[in-house]
Amino acid sequence: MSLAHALLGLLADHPGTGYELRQRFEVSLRSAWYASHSQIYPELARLEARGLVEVVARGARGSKTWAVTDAGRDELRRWLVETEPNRDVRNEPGLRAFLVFLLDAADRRRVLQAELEEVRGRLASLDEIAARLDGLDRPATFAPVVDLGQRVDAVVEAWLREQLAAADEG
Amino acid sequence: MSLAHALLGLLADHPGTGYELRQRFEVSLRSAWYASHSQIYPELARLEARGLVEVVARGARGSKTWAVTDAGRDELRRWLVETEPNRDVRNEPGLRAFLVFLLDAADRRRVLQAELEEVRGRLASLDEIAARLDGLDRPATFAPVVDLGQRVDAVVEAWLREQLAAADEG
DNA sequence: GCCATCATGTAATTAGTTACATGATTAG
DNA sequence: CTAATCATGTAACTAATTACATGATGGC
Repeated sequence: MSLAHALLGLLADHPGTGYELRQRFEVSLRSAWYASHSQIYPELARLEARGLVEVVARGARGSKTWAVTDAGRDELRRWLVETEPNRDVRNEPGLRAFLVFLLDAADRRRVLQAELEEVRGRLASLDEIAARLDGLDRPATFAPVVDLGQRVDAVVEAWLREQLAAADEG
Repeated sequence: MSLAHALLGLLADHPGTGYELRQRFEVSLRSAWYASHSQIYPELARLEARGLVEVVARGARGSKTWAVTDAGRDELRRWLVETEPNRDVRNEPGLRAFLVFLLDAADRRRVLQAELEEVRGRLASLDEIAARLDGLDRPATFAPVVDLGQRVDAVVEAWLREQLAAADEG
């Protein structure tokens, strides 16, 4: 179960509330993992019971700021270095990339075009993020992964353009 | 739930048994979706109840060959053309790509090196698959997706080499 | 005062994993 | 004859989604 380690990693980068962690899943970690608040809150409680995270501050509205403990850092390191990654893939856009070739040319064009727009939008926001990170004094921890995202999406964009061209003439 | 549509798509390409579908999840569809037999058999039964697939042959060892019905083809098309892809991502190697930057240089090198070997192995088998598809008379339905996989993995391989070099000097 | 956002939780359901269970066929 | 592979299922458990539920704070 990787949610636990995603949370440990986010908190190892810097402490935060459950609410704020959910936002980080939506922005920085978006391309790798996602979790909703109804999964995050119970998981933080379980991690606390295992001594891997702790509440370091309580603020307004009953908010709790969580931080990773030394045991949590150990567990994160152990997981990254000593365990085999689970490579089972479940990626709906990827599945659709396969299945789109079962459609006739007109339908295929529609689906590919929509996907092209999606990827271009994502590239635009990755460019923004990269520019923002470039402006910082210290390099951000996750900056190289933004770079990887840009390169992968550039490849996907080119592929979509080619498949669209093929659907247009074919 | 995309498992249903993955099965409809595989059967739309050509009919097969549950056992054989599981193998297709492991080879052709590997980079996009995975499902175990304990998920496939009940799902085929549910799809049959909905009239989207049917048994077209019974063979040795109680095997059933399934095929997609017209209603199943309609449902597959409807899903591909008319529904928004679910873009929630849960990708453990992707998550690890983020978290690896929280490790010290020595640990990071270890993890990146292991990943580099993994990607190179995958690239080698994609090359084999591409060569095999090239030898066929008719182009295979899913050939363009193999091409996409090769391009994406090439980008990932280059990125891993760069991050390894950075960890070596840093 | 009111609306957006912050902030946290639980319950019911569905999806997916791991373990249990069985047996037929075929190649060597 | 025997081991590998083909072939199908169910049960118990864990993970994830969707829906329900509540309330505080801060800016305007």
